[in-house]
Amino acid sequence: DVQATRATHLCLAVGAGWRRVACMAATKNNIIWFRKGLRLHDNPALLEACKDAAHVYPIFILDPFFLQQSSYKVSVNRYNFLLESLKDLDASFRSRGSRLLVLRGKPEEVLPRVFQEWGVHKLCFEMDTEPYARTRDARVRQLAEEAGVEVHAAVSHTLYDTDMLVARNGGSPPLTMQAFCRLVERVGEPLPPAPDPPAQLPPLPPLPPPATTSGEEGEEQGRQRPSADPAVTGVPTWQEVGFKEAPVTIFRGGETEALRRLDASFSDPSWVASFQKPDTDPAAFERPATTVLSPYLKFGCLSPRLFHARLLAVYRAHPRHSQPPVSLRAQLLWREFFYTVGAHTPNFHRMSGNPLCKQVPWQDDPELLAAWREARTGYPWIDAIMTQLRQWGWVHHLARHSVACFLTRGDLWVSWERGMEVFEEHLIDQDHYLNAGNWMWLSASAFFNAYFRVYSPVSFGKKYDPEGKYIRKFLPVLKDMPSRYIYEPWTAPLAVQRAAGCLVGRDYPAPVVQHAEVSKRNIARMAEAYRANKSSDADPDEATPAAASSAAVTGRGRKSGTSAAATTSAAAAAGAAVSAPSATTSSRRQGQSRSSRQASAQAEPEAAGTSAVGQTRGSAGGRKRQRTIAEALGATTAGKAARGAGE
DNA sequence: TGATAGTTGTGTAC
DNA sequence: GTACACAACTATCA
Repeated sequence: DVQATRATHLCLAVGAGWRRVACMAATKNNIIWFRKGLRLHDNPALLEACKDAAHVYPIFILDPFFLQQSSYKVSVNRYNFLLESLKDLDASFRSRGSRLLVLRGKPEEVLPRVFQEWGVHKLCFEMDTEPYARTRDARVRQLAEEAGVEVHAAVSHTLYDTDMLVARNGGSPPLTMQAFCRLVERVGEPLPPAPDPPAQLPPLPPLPPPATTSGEEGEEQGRQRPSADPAVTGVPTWQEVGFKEAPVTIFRGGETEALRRLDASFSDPSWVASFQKPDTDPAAFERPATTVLSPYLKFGCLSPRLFHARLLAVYRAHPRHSQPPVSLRAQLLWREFFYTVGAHTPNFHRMSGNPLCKQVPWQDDPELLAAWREARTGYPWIDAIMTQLRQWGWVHHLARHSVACFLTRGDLWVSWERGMEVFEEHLIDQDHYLNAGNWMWLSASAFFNAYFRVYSPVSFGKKYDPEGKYIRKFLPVLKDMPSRYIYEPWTAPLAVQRAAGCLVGRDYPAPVVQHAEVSKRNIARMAEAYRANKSSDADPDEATPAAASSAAVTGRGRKSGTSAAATTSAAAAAGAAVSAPSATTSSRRQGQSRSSRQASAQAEPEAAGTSAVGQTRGSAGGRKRQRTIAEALGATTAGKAARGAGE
């Protein structure tokens, strides 16, 4: 396949040859179906659609799945980025004698209709390995076959065909970046970008004459317009799609902008050659410290192979360039790594049923999750990042690390799946496998396991930005707080808070947890979760806490050997623990079996630790618990902070 | 099976 | 600036 694709590239690369091929037998009506890959450059599916074509229908289908599913949310920022990308694509087609048709509906319903209406010979699209896309495309292939339509799918969203990479690795994906890089070395360089499409593309056929006049639009009531009618195939606005709030991100979608941004990044080749990701500044916002090409890669406005080819050209001129895993090229390889592992791991975007993912008894705490999501944790560094996420739909990689660690193993002990969902909604570069993979990484659930390396919500940002410029930008309520206090405003004397116009507890929240305490306790919880996973690996009959409890709900455990008895008793114990008063669970737990003890850890994790730390310290496990203790003892960390604020 | 190395932590002591 | 504790991890490969 790779060789065939390479041959196609070479053949099409010869301009005259291309024209001859196109003119020899231009009799077919083909579709190029855009989903991702919203570009003309390096688009082998488009070139394939143009072969032998009398007419090419460039289509995009607005799939209600991406708007209506309650489990899948998309912010107006990202949706509008998509619409801008479609507008740009349409403009590119128009300058080449065609235009983009934006169809509405489920692809499984829209495509069979147009196959028939347009007399389609061939359907071409870019391969997409995400779970939803795979199911959709399998169904579409079947429908195409029933309609006698040829299907051509091209690999161009990733540098390599990830199936090929896995095959070359002996049938399973490498699980470390180092092993992945060695594999890529063995396989060799990716294909060069496909040649640009010709200046004139096979046009759309002329529309049939309008129906006899009936009203201004010349269309009888109830009569279906042709699917290619320009009146019903334009790119909609975000209002037309149904969003109420206007997009606010500073980033514009589209291939034109992607290539402009790529050129801007490469305008300083020595910066490109010496790039080292861990050294970049997460607090830089006037000029972000990285390329911000991720949203363009996500939608395929930019080809990863073009980016890669440009990098190799710079590296040839700068022999002492940086190397994986920190180089700029390595950032493309990280993307490739997560695509490869993700596409070959069942339930990659979930904890339960995911063989790579540590089963950790995270705590379901809607209040703490909401505080994190809504940028009111009381930690300015965290809240500034979450604000930037909402406003720009993009934050620096290390800023993502900060908030992901804070939500999960660092502070709030909320499942990485909840964080992933919030990112999925707001990121304009949201990318299924990258998002899941990185959340597992940061929560020390897979790939990364140094769970005691915890980001401080105070020190980490301060290291880069001691004046707090980033915080002042995204949290204007703190703009006049002296630098000395801006990362910990609750420590500012009341007079200082007054002078800054920001009283903690009134104008800006007090911290929802005390980092020093909860991070220490959570490290112990992680140690316990790791032990539980290890023992369940050694003894597959014994369910891990989360596996046991999720198995009770889903009927599936992490291991196929999870015993029904353990599952049942675990579920029962989980239910009991939920309703038990927290003051009594500690003693009650001592009488439980191991598996039910683990299940109660899942239901009520603040009592889960078996270490001294876990059992004796409970003052900062979450908002609800803090309040309970505050009532009993009259002094909590949050309470102290609130009094510090003058309440 | 044992050695090795791993994109990106923090706080403290020296 | 450097070393160490934190608390002991794991995929890979020779």
